[in-house]
Amino acid sequence: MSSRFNRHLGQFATVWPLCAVQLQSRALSSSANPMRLSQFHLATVKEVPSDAEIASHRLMLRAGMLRKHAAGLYTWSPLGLKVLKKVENIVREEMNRAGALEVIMPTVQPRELWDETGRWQKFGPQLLKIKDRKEAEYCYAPTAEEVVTDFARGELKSYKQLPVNFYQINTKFRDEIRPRFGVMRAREFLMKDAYSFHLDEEGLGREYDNMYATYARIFTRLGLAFRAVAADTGAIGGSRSHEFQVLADSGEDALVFSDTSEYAANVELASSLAPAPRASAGEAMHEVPTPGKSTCADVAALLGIDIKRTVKSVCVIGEQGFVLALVRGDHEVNEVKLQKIAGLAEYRLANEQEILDALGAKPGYLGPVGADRSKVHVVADREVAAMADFVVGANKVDFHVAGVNWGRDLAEPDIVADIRKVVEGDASPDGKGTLKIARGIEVGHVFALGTKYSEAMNANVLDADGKNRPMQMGCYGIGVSRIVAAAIEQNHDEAGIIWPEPMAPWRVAVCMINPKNDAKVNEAATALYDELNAAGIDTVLDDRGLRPGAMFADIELIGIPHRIVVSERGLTAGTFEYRGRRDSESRQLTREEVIALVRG
RNA sequence: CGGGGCAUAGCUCAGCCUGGUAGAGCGCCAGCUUUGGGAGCUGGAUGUCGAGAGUUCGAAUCCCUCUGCCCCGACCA
Repeated sequence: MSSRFNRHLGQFATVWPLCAVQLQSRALSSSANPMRLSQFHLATVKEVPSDAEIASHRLMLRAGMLRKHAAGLYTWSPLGLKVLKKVENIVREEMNRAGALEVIMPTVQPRELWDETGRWQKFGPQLLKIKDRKEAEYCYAPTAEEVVTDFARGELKSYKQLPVNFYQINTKFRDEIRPRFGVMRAREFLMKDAYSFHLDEEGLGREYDNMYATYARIFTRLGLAFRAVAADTGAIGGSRSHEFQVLADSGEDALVFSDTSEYAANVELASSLAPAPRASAGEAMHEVPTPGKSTCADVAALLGIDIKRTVKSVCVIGEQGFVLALVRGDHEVNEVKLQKIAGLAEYRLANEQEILDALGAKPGYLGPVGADRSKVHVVADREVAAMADFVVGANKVDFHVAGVNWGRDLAEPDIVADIRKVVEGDASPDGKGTLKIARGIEVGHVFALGTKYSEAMNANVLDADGKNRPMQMGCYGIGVSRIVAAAIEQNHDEAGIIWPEPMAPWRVAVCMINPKNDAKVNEAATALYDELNAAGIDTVLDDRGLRPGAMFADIELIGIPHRIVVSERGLTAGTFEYRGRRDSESRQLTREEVIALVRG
């Protein structure tokens, strides 16, 4: 190790006190981040484990940003950490600018706090539980509502101290059922989590808007194509929630947005425009044989009708027993929406025996017609309730009934609600435009929590009337390590990563060709490198003396936005070669031109 | 947690079916040559064949158990 530093320090090598000075001054430098690659641990590889499925995971391994130790557990190498820190610092700057206050909370948290909110039990197997030497129980933090609320109830006693927003950038652990895609879905990950405290909902609403705007600024600064979408507030309750999604085809989430208006929502929440009123009946109800046709598509094809005239029956068991959920043949049930129906908060799919008992037939030929409505509760999607002359299963194997009409052939549905997933082409619920579906990677989430945690944990302040009131809380998360992967998903090519400039490990690489043969190349490249760094331009010097092909391949793989090549050939001609990471051709420029270009 | 697969050199993998000498490419080390798109030659180092038990004269190979990892489905930053 010491020989390495000696080499790095060049002529000062033997004077150790200087070494400390030099290291410290580098740590204190602000935007520039000088490094000679010969002194860096650049660990690119050609081959990559076959289990790396998506581009970001493959490229992060190839670029040597990550090394895996176990499922979902990684070391960030010096190169990877540079990128992670750039993201972290942008997040920190914008949070500070927004008025939030940074703290650090423990990653190991006592069970007692989690018992207060009941989440020790409710959080589920993703909560990593551990014991200390005294057998006392702890968990490794997957999030920090309990701890921050404990902190806040000790600190905050008066409404005059509000509003306040505490945040941290810290490691979290979630024992994911299936960690995958590298740091995209790791078990241990870096997250910025913020928690705000307010006297009333109005104050919470203001901070929510503030955080929403801050998130938009953060992702814009990072140079990512993203979209904020309305999200389901789920079991937590609360009034508002938005996810920030980086758009990428490999994303695990589906987002819905209008092609003409601002409407955008998570697919679980997304709805479409309510259907037009029901048309009047035109046909008489009649049974039709449909042997072996158990899907709506098959039935529609057999009968020569549009699948939109068929109805799909889904059988579930809720708190009050058997429920028949109906959606149009070409639609699918949205589980989250169905859960919101009274009595179905914890529904499950019915098994074949339960279906046989309730309707007397097996799946594929089920329907509401003739069902004993004292036992079978009918929940119809809005679209289904608006249909006339439709086709459903006859509750008799190999038969359906056609020309069915509500009110005439069977009682109206017990409940009419929006219980289906939207599909591309649906009308936007605001009446403007049609819905599109895209894929995204969730990198941020803002959430108005209300008083769920403050009530459970007695986090109260005195209001102006001297009365105790539970604080209104909001929480705001950003997946810092996931952003790195998401950025690569959005920005890469065959040669490797193409970093958005704000998160590149270095903005500029100065490459020298065959420096050993020509001292002038070394001198010119080093001088340029020093000058760029002195000007605050974050520049790395590739002085490894590799063959050009290998050097270029590395610089492209690790995604440096600007490359300047210094060669004997160029010096003779008085030029430096410039190539942007997305350029297809190099350009020969003068020294002044290349500096001006890189200075941007 | 269900269903499937894998585990052999630092990495990617062959060998296993049909038991008998531990293999290749890349990487790594040394030397020479080479220097504008992942160079060439020569020489070299590297293995608890995931672990344990079993069958056998003999197990990377066959049987059993365990562990780890990966892929497909329901959660989340």
